Amino acid sequence: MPQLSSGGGDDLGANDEMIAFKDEGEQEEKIQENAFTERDLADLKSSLVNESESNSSPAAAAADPEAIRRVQDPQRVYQEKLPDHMEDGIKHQDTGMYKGSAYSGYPFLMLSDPYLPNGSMSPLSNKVPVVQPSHGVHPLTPLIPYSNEHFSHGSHSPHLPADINQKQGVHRPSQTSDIPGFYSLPPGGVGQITPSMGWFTHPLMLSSGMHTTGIPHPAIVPHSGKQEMDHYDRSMKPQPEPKREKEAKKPTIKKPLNAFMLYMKEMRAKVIAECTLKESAAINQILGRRWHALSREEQAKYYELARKERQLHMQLYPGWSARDNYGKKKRRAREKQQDSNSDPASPKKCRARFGLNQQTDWCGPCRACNILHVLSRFLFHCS
DNA sequence: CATCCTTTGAAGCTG
DNA sequence: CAGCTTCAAAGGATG
Repeated sequence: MPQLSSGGGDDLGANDEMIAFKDEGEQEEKIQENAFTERDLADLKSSLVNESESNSSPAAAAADPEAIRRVQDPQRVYQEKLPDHMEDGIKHQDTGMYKGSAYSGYPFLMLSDPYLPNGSMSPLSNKVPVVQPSHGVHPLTPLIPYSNEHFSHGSHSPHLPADINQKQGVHRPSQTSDIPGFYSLPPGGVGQITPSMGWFTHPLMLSSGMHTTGIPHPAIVPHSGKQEMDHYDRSMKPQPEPKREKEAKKPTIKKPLNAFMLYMKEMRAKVIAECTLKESAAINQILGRRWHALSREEQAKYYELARKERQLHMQLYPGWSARDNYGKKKRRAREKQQDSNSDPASPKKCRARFGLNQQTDWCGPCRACNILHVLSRFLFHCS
């Protein structure tokens, strides 16, 4: 799998042998994608059974060397899948970054516009993101990682009402005001892509009460529930300041999305639209294959986006670390299980608690003995 | 209602 | 430091 150093995708475009992938018109892309999807689907559907039987074990997977080769040589997959008549066209791909549909709506590309001297729009500005908003996804944010609050620079913001800023209770570093500088991108890099400012003046945004710089921030979710973009809409509306308790619950700052996640987020709706599948697990399998089939240049775009995402995230939340959320999910599940087992801390305590012989008896409920719990139940009837 | 599934990549943790 | 684990998104399926 092509790996670009997270250090910055410096080797972007270094691979000439890679087959370029869709920088053309929507139509050709559609055809390509459809063909791709059909094969993906057929592939997936036929392989889902096989994979469930074989993929899980390396030995079984070895039984399908072709599959392995496909995985190990994604470019080959792509070449195989790509009809000959298409190759000519796509080999002219402009490798310029962030062209085409994939990035027309990406927040990073939009960011600098509000700070443009005259707010001028780029030639891409009217481009509507090709990704249809999926259910539950904010219509404006197929790839928008940060909410307006992150771009509302407090008093620096020339547009945003201050009350919006103060509601979330999320630490917002004052230096976010230098974000525009952050987006002064190096020549030849991402910065070449003129931000598509059409996003900021999109009627949807205005009608939803969002500021022209308003970008919902999926990285922040309230502690209680699943992330819902509705939340952002609601949170935008000026509400009579509710209970104090809400303030106490600090929103969770989520990890920045990695390259593949960004790719998934963008392509999911497409895949769903092109096939009848709705199950995310299946969709993700397709997306995983497509990801491997992407040219290195295409992937590089996403690696670069992810890098920018991380940088922006760092700027917005200097103190944040992935450690903050580490173990939150699984730990909760584990703790639940342990609670239900009323797992004592140590075998000694456990044995004492259950009146067992400290030398000879297993303590079934004890974590230390847990591995042997099943056996012990038979041997010692320890409960 | 919570968790699983499924993917890749980044980051944290562990020995 | 290598290798393992967890979490990011998504939404249907499942317990």
